[in-house]
Amino acid sequence: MTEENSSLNFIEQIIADDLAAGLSPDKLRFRFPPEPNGYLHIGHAASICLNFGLGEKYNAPVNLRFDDTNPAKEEQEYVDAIKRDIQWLGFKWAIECYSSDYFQQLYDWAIQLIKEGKAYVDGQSAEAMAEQKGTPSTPGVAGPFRDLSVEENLNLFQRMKDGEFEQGSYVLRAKIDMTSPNMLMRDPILYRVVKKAHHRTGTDWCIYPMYDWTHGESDYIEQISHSICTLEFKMHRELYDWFLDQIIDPAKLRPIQREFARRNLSYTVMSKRKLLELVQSKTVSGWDDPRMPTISGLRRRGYTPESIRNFSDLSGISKRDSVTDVSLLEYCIREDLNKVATRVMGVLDPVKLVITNYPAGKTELLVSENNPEDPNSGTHELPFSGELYIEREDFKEEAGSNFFRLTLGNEVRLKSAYIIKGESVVKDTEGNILEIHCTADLDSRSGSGTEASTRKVKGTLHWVSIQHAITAEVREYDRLFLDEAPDSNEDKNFMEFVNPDSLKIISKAYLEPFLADAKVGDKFQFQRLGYFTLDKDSSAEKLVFNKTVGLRDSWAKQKPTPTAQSNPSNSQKSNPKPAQDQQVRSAINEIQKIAKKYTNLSGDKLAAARADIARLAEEVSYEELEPLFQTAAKKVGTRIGAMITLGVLLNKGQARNSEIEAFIAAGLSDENELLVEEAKVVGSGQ
RNA sequence: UGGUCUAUGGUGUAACUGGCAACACGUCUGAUUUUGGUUCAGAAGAGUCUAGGUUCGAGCCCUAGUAGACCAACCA
Repeated sequence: MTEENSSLNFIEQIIADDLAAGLSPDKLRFRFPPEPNGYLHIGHAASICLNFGLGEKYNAPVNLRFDDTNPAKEEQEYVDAIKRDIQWLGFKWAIECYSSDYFQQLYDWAIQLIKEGKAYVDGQSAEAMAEQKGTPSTPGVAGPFRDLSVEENLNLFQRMKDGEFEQGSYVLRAKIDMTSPNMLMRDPILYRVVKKAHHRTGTDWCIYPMYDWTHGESDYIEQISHSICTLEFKMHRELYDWFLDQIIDPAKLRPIQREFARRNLSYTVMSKRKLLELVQSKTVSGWDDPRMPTISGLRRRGYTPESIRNFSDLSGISKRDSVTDVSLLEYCIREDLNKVATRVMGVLDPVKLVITNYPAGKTELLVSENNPEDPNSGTHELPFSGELYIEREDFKEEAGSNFFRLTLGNEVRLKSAYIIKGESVVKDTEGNILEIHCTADLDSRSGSGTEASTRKVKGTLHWVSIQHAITAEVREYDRLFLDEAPDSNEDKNFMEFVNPDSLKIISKAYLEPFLADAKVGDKFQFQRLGYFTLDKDSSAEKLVFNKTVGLRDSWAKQKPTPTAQSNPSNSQKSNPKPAQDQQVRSAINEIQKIAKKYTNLSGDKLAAARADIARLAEEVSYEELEPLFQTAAKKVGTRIGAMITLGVLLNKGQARNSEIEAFIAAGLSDENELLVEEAKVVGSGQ
């Protein structure tokens, strides 16, 4: 299926190594283990695509396991949402599992640990235990419960299970090492008392196993070969292995845990706790608010499963923390939607356009391509008349030659219709434009085959016929946060960076009537504007469209941004350094650039490069050159460039000084012949 | 102050047992275009955190630094 030639990520490398070391391919099994305490987000998508992708690649089963060991936080609603999201992404799990399925087995193993003297019940306060635990740099000490007898432990644990103790009063701990440099090994808790009904086991249990005690053992029960989690669990691996050691049957497969870096996205937050805070504070309308980085939010925004999977592929997997720029996500959705979205026209900020020479009252049906990228996509009808709306932004009474749109006296094409020419404007007393009057070249109708219909004009505008247009609400979204990494600021809460203008509602946009039949989730390209999808808030009386993402817009980059809002990516601190590439490159920089690859050249190219450097050197001052004398020894090319430049300067009368002599001397004794040669020339040439 | 991990263009990832640092996004040109979209052609941008060492040869191996992340929840 997947090509063998593409390079493996480090997880795949590990698997390949295990296979090479004798692991049977049919033992391969993976799992995706979410806690049902929130909605899945784009970061989870990385894990989902990794695990299920591995399943597809190796033809191995992938379990979906709900890690539901904390009834205080988990709910059925989240289980349902998670399943829906994974299915929507297009993945199929082998078995739907729950950690709670293993409560009895886990309990039995805990009893075994107690009997072996490897676990004990502790009745101290959380504070007392934390005290004894020490700190990362100071070892912990044993508490008074550590040496209870097996009988006493068995008795106390039974009473914990029977509900005799209050929440928070007793815990079961593993007896490992209170002085371990790994805090997790300092007698971690296995069980705590939680008197709350569980979404699946109800009130069967009042003691619940902790993550560490549960996870590895669950992997073992399910015979997961590779248990892949995020980097923050790296420290847990030692414990994971210790727990496995206690119960493992050597005849069975032993799971291994491996960790990869969490995926962060710029201008958003990605922890469930923070996303929950956004929901609960009503900053957003819910987990599926289109501004949320949740799978459900992205789906509602108009993202496709393909785009998200592709994003995960392109992002890659590694072990270092990183922040992927949203531009990659936007690229992925544009690329997908460009192929599949039906082209339509809609005007968001209308101004009236009257075609004075179009017969009054006449209407006609034009033909509009559904998607020029897909020859099989067909066409739809598009009503035209003498009174239209166009985008207010698409008209200026006068403009420079780089404005390709409608001005007085200039021609543009109305997409799929006629070429028109701006003639005059009607204004109100305050000077606001009420109507634009123009004339059409009635011979130029698109597709009519006339000579006029194939004329080239500089611009093409989208439009909508006033009498035929339908109206809709359109919601445009900007990034939710103004900071590139809102949750990584030392002393500021991420909520301080919430973008107050992340939602812009256009309550009355005018759309072509074809859109009246749109269904929730349908994807459209409003030509020249962007991609839009019909939102679930739509009703028979009122359509609501979400803007998924705008089209790439090289025009927007050229014009001075009227408000910082329209292009926040440049307004924030995103570029601490000035854009170095737009400055005029100085001669010395040019020399460095050429010299960098000098040693790779030969023959004519080498001679040409040397001539270029010598020519550029004419413009270099000694003050610019001197710092290059410090160039590291291994950057030979740069040193040669500096040597050639120095020769030119000396010929121009630059006086010799100790720095120069030292640089020449160093060049003479260098191993690189080219450098030695240049040094000789410079050293001898008076 | 302890332990663990990480460090490659603006961003994200490659570079097989050491052998001319590659790909994608982004940026910039030009061509095409009835979407300032798409497509096509091209360019700029990194000597791989620093300093040493091993080697004919180091992004990769070794040593010492530096920086960042993680670890002291009865969360996962």
